[in-house]
Amino acid sequence: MVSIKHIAKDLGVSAATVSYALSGKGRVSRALAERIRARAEDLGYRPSVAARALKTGRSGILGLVMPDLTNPLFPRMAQTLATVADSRGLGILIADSRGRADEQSEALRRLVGRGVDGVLVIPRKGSVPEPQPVPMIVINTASDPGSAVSADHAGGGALVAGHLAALGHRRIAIIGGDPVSEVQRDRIAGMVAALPPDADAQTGWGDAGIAALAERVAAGATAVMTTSDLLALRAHSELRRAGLNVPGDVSLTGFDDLPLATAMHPSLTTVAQDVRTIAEHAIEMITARIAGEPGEDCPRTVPMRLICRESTSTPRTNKEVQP
Amino acid sequence: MVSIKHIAKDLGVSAATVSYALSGKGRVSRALAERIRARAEDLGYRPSVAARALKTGRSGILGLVMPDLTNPLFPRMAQTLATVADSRGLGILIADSRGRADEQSEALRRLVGRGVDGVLVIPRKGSVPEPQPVPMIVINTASDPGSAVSADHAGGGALVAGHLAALGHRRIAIIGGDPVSEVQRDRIAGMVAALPPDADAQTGWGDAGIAALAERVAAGATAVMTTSDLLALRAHSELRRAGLNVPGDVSLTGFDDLPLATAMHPSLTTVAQDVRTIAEHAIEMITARIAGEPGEDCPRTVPMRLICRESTSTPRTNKEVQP
DNA sequence: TTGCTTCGCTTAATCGTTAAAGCAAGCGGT
DNA sequence: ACCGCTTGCTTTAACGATTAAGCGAAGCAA
Repeated sequence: MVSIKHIAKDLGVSAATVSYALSGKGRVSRALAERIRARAEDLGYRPSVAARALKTGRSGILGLVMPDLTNPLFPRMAQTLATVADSRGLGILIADSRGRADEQSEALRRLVGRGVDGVLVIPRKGSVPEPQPVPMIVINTASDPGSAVSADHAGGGALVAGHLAALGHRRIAIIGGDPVSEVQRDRIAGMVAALPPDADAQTGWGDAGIAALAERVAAGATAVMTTSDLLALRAHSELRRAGLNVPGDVSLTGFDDLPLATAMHPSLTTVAQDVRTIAEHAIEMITARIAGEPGEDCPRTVPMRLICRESTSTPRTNKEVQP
Repeated sequence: MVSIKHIAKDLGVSAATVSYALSGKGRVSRALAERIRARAEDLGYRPSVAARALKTGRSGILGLVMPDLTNPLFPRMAQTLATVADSRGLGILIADSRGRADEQSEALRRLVGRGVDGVLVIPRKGSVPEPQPVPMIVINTASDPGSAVSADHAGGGALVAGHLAALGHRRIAIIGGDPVSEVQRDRIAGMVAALPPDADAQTGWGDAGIAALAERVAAGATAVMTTSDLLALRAHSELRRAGLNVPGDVSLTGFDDLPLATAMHPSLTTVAQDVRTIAEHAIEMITARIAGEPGEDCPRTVPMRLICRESTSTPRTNKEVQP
């Protein structure tokens, strides 16, 4: 490995001068600085991150803690965060929390122990990450007071609900995955709030909720809103099993715009997060905090986007359906 | 931050002694070593990774380059690699290659520039990562000569093909995503090789292949094998659109055992990778190479596992189907 | 000429950890 | 009593980069 000293000896100057020339900080003559940069270039000099980290106390690495990665949205988040961080010269060290809350704390501690400059956390549903000795940015949802950046999950819920209401739906079944998840609760709260006063929406959870769907439709529901595309796929399977057509008999919506949303038939009307913008906010906020800037404390909320596909249409006209 | 020196001064010994005591390497009396460890413990001493990295030339960090993370399998791989690496005291720095081959090289260079001790690469389909100044382990498929660890994709293909053949299927349509992917080619090669001599299998690719499915079934195909669960879902949509029932009229198989495999109806017969074992091999091999051990060059192949669900059954008896 | 600045570079200290080498004390053998 | 060996600790010098401080030389003013 070629160090600053090699370049220095090579050009007969001191190591300090090389450092100054490369960083452009000290007082080095134009000519010499240019020679040094050229020499560094063709010697293939790469500064030692370890040495720099030791001296400056900054590793240039951010930690990222995510819950179990079974949710296909997280990887997209990770990828985008990595890309954005990279454009600022930062690296992303991942630690998975294996879905358990205690592992989340453990993962955080491991990251901090590795000398990261800050941590980004997408908390496990229903958990609150404990404070850390380095800046921490939580990406969750608006109703979580600790959350610094989030998609506007409630707004997203409002978008689908508004869309269905505009199509004429009034009796709507809502399917959530897990009531412990603030994200899902916000999505559902947004849905409910956006429905007109004469609408009737009831929420069911998980497999039990899905199993009850046919009955709900028989009772007059003309649309089903879910809090994730995977739930929508499950719901769709159940509806078909009951002989119900989407969107002919029932409209159906998902959340997250996963790849499966277009692979399904009918393709799924869903809501997409602006992952890029969220990542940018998160990185921006954490770099500001690391730099010790005041850092506006106000959490930022990024709007979601409705994607209308084939799974939603006007309500069926015949109120009764025969399974 | 409390350093080795604080502990040293605190106990009136030299820094070297503390280092020796904590690492258990030098000659330190039992009693003193115990006192030092206790003091370190309650002072909350955390060794500086930067300093250690500088001194030893090892950062304890591995780089991980993956293609676009839209494939839901990669995050699982990343998570498992992170877990396994962690158990060896290593961290994982991710860099996504944004799906482009040149970005893959760029990502590798960035990681190396960050001082990682080695890199793990799941190459973008059809690409060969260029050699790096640090140990590199490629996770791909057996037919790639550069691949060090891989799932036995051909074997997995053989499993599904054997399963269908055993059920009695002889005319089978195969759907691949992209012929440029070695993984998918191996999967298909394995399928074809495992079919009995009297069987007839033809491969179609991507959307065009899927669009032709109904025709293939009308021509006598009784089963469809795909190289991914997402393709299977697409194929299922197309088959249903043509009025064909799975598995009544046609059997259907996927690959990878994604969450959607159980969300579909019928649930999908598919093949799962042993991600954990692959990750363990990869980490084991790269640590060996980093340690400078001879490192057996033989690539390792990890068996896959067939998961039989509802989407496969015996072939239909009436040869002709009416769309 | 003296005094003051600015320029351009060097010296040296430092970050926290490691490890080779050194050194005093104690012990056993002859 | 003397030599050599082990034990238990210290001294010292790195690793590579950064940066405050120092120091000649040159430039300018008086």
